[in-house]
Amino acid sequence: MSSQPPAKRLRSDSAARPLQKGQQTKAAIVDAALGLATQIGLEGLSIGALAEVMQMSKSGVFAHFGSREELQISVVREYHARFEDEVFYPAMAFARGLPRLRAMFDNWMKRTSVEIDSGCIYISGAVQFEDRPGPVRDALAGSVNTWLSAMRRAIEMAVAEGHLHPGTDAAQMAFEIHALILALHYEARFLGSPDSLQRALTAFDGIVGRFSTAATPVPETPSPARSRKTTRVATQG
Amino acid sequence: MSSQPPAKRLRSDSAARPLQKGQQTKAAIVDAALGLATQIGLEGLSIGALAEVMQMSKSGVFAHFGSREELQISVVREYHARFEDEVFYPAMAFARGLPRLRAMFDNWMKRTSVEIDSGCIYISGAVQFEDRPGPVRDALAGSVNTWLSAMRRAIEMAVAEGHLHPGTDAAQMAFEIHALILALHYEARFLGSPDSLQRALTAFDGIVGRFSTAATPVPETPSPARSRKTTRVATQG
DNA sequence: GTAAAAATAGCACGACCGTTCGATTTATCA
DNA sequence: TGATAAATCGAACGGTCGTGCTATTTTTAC
Repeated sequence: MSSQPPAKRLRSDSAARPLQKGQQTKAAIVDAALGLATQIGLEGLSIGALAEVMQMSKSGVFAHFGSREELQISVVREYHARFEDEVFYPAMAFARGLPRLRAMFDNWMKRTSVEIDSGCIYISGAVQFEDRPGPVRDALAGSVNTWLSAMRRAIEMAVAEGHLHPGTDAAQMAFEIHALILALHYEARFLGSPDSLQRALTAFDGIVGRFSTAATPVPETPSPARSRKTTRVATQG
Repeated sequence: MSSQPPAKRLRSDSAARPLQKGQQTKAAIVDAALGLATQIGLEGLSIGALAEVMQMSKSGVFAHFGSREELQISVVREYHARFEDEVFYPAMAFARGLPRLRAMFDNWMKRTSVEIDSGCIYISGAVQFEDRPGPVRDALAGSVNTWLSAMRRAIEMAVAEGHLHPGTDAAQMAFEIHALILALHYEARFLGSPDSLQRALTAFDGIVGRFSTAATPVPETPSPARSRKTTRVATQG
């Protein structure tokens, strides 16, 4: 705490020079590990395979983390950071209430539609660590809970703004939205159903309609095209 | 095809005498394997661990299947059979339309609420085999697709019976119901949220309400207790 | 340039994995 | 009961895994 190493002085060019060679390769390793983990899951991540990708020796990779568990945790942290950068922060630029909530869902969907090909460690990790207590599971669950809490807060704001019914149960609505992402992943990635993306969008409108204060007459024929500009996700960013 | 072994003649007591000693222990092995696979997933299933549970030698267990893959397929088939017996067939006793659809969902929920403690190989298997083509993946996907098709058929019957809107997209509604089960599993089993069961029930009513022909005025305050007898799942069987 | 420090490589260990094969026990049936 | 077939065992093989050690190379700091 008090023994800041004085050797940390800057050299010449920039203020911090944050990346000693070690940190730099460590970041590259984590990046490669993230790529592997999204496909095979955190549990399938092996140091040998990672070393091969990095063209390094196993021990060279290993030395950066000290244990496989620490490597997995680093991957979870990196994934969390990227998720926030891609999904959470851009949505904060939208007006509080329904616009922001929609933006959060749209960004989430956009990321998920990419992950249909690659995979999502929040989902594979949940399966692989649901019976395995420990720091990896804690990191995963903490990260997911952070995001779900943000969703709930956005919903509560939409209630406060008068966009959603006053009695709206934010946790209930967040549960239903979360469910859509999980089903999209399952049916598109595992079963290969091509229409899943549109299904999730349609369902989101249904959920919002159920909780919304806007006039939502019961449609005679519930059509997917009711209030959906089908290009919304693609055009949002 | 034409060389039915004539040694299959019956002996004395009953018609078939289906269980030579081998088939008997094989069934016991599959049963134990199913117990292990639900917890650790099909991919975590190891012959060594299975042999220990069975108090047999590794090679003794192995000989019944010839390969690990065949063992996994046997487990999937057994799981499929039990799922049908617990969820599908009992619901067939209900009247076509909404009653049967509700029974299917209720049975599904009942099973899922048990699997919150044990696990579900349709979910863990999806994660573990989504990038691994082969007979195990095919068995899994085929089994899931069979069930989802049954759900869609039940929905279409409910439309035909006039219980749901004529324009109802059965695949859409099945997608949304499937999503609830996945979210229940995720939030209850992984995150440990205690209210997830009630959340899924509430959401199901919301979905049915959106597609139903029954009078469903937009509720001022969408209350979970609206049309829900909270003991429905428990009392159905 | 040189000495200290950090990063990386090489190698080996023990553990577990699925699988093979020959020996041995157990069940089956005339 | 005795012959035959089925079931099970025991030991071993090649492989991958995470990890711990000791060299060696590369980077850093003066």
